Amino acid sequence: MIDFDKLDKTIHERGRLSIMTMLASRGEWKFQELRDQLKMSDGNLITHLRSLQKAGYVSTEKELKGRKVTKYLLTRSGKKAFKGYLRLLGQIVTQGSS
Amino acid sequence: MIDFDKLDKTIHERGRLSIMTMLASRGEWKFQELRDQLKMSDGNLITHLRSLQKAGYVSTEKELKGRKVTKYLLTRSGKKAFKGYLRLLGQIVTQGSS
DNA sequence: TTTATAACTTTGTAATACAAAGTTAATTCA
DNA sequence: TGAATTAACTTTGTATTACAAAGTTATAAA
Repeated sequence: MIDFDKLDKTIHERGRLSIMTMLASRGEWKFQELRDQLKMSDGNLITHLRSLQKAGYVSTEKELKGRKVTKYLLTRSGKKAFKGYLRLLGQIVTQGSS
Repeated sequence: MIDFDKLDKTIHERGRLSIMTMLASRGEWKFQELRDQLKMSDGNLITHLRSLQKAGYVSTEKELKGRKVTKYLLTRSGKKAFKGYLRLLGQIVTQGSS
């Protein structure tokens, strides 16, 4: 029996899941890139990024030169949490395909 | 790029995902069994079941003899929707593990 | 005929997703 | 130098919804 209590709600929400998937697939993404790729409003995107940061899953880097640009990336803990989340998804997929 | 818009919100919510996974793994479940296994309150469980029914994913069977017992099962459309949902989860898992 | 049980319904609350509009600080252009 | 533009926010408001708790109904056992 899969333990659904362990399904990380912070990651599971659709918007944040899409963000996490992008960040996991490539080192860093600019705010702008995430917004355009995921077609989210500024407000919605920043809110999701904030809750991921609050959970310790995401950190930022600011460029010191040129226009104001913020890049987002997974923390070590974010990578770990996502890995665990994917493990659970894997279980669901496996069970569902048997 | 995974199309997160296609992620079925009716199924994706944790409580309903756990219900769908159970129904997919075995033909039918009594209300009581679902409630006990998933440790949900009556109200919460019935609400989720209702929205799955409303989406056409779940149907019921009542026993005609003995105590009032309701069994829940996936409809054809529910099986199909869940299969599609799992396909998307599979994509996420695959992309995340590469 | 009382008690217990299963499956609900109702009600209320707290959380939260999301959009829209406004703000700030820096940067480029006239 | 000053105006316009841009990126990344913040704020505000709305609508949805997850969930628990308590109440209801119908049947069955005692």
